[in-house]
Amino acid sequence: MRRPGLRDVAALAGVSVKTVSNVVNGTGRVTAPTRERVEAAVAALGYRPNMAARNLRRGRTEVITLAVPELTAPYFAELADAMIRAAEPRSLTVLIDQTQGNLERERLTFQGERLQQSDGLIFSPLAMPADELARRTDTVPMVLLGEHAPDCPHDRVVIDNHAAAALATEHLIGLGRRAIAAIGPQPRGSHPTSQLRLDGFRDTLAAHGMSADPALLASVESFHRADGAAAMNRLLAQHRRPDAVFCFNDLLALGAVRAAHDHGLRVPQDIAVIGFDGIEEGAFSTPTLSTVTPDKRQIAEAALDLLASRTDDADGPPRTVTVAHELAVRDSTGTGTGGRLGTGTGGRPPTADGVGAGRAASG
Amino acid sequence: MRRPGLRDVAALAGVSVKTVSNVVNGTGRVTAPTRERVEAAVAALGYRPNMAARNLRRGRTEVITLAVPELTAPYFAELADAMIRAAEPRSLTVLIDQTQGNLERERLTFQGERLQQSDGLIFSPLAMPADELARRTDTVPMVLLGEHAPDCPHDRVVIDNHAAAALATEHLIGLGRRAIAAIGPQPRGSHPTSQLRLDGFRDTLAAHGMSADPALLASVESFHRADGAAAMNRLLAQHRRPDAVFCFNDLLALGAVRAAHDHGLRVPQDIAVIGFDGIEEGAFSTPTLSTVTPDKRQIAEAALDLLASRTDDADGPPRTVTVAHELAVRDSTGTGTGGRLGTGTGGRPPTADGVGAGRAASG
DNA sequence: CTGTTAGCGCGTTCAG
DNA sequence: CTGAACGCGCTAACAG
Repeated sequence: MRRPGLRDVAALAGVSVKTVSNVVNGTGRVTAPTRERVEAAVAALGYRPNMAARNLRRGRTEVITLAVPELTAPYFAELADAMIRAAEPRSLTVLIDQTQGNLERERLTFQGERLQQSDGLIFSPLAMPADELARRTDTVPMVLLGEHAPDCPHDRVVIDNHAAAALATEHLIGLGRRAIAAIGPQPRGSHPTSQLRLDGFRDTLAAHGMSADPALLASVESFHRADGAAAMNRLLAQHRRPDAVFCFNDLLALGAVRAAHDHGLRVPQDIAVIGFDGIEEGAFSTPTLSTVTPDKRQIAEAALDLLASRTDDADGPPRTVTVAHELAVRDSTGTGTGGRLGTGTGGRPPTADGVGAGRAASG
Repeated sequence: MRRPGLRDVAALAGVSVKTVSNVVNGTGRVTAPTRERVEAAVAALGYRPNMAARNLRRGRTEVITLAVPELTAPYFAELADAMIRAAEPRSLTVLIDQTQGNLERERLTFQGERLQQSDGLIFSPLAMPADELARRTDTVPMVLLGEHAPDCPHDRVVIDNHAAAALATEHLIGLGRRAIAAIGPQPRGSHPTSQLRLDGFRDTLAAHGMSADPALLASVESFHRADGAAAMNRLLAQHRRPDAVFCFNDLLALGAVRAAHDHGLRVPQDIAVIGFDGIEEGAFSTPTLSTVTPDKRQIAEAALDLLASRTDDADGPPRTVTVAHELAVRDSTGTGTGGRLGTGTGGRPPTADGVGAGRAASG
């Protein structure tokens, strides 16, 4: 027999469909005895509302889409986690779309048919040029994550990347380092985010009377560990070796540390390394990784708030929310009291870190 | 004005709704000139099919749900990635549900209303007891990931955890280690997966005439880096210190390495560490992490195949697919030719690893 | 090859 | 407070 519908429940309970609907949705007023009869009928039949029908009728799905380049990058996994947690109290489901940083897939995400299944889009673009973003026609509300052409008429949530990069650079300078490299510029035109981090880096060096040595700018194709390792290898092959490196994300930094170790260098004594993103991995790596970390929870909250307000007021002016960031100083830029690993003097005990709460097994 | 519908397109093109539907869905036969007129009208109006209506009518959504404990655990992020990639050629969208390993959320996932929005469920349970799993009433097809009570009448895909744990243990024994610890048993009854790994560990020691020293079994509440670090700290506080550790997942292993370093121990010279899962992080950590790795892509393919066949034949007998695993020997159980990090002799260059392909920036 | 029509299951008007 | 009827937008019979 087919799945029971509202009418089946109504028949069994001896009431109208409207009443059943009222009970199920908590709408209208229903007397206690009636409610109980209906609830009994629902239980007896194992009735479950048909979401497709409900969505059609209501015109919304209570689902929002989060589109990110890839979940295997811990930053995005952590962001997705934050988004899901922030969405729960608003009774929203988050559908995660992985674009692979591929322009075609970004287009599909951004105005494809799939998007129709959700009430809003939170989009972290990678390949899509700003002008295409600006020309969007789709009516599903969208919030952009990260900066893209300032004239883009969309809501967005950003961090102050220039200031954050400056903070990291100041920190390295404060350590007394003078040959400071950067890993993260991109060969064929940087992503706007990278560009801001690069500008922050350069401006800070300049403010201290040091100009950025072009030989110490290592570009990367993408932002994975392997790119960071390759970039560090190139840096170390030169005659002027850096004594500190600012990496535009933590994955690059972790790869850079790996490469430094392979060259027999000690981090931070021989070379200090700082990353960006504040992924949990960096709190446990050897050495633990200094980083600039945006408040992911705040990003998630802000994005959902913007989406919600857009639902009410579809035509308000685009708004930009800037979220806080902070510097986490750990061993990879520590003061270097110990020459070898494992002295325990410089490292905070990981268990006291507050990270890693929750539970999970694998496989 | 409201969103255009099929009838608006039909009116503009001067044809019937059925013809428009045929053009949009590629069903039926339509003459070229008619098709062009319809396509022009679609473009002119910016028509997009309403998915809710389509889902209601078709009775399916082309969406499947993947429910995992948490995306911040790299194993699950990588699994989700594999699932999304495997789903694409089948034109399936993957909705990721994060249960947080929380029983209530697992129940919601597993028979909640949200599930109605998808055609199938791929479920990696953590908190849910086997008997509750067995009593499932919901009709949405489900595939289980990992082993749970062998009598559970559901399709599932597993790896041979006993054999995989044995492989890891053999490897440590082959290194000449004799005080071999395990991190991963759970205090209040192990998860079936952990239990199998523990059994594989014990049986292998026994096969070599070594019994598992209870003092060398370190239990954990969950499977995060912090748990691994805490467990290692306990192990190292004892009078009989282990010279090797088998961790039930890579995150535990990474935490254990961190703690070993904090105690001034060298990995692998003083203590060898092997993990489980084959997450990419382990290919770049210091030292690089030996691990037993299931084939995640194969897991994803198998799960989707099972789901697809279940759609055709809803009442066939439950099937179990066992997926391959392999041992990746890296520096954390290396032969220990160099006493210090960074000799470069033992480590494969990360860039030659084949990991980390693809592209992504962050924040 | 194309047009007409009847629901998919639900939420919500309107009368009572 | 309840009951009957309508329609959300689309697809699939069934004509023509």
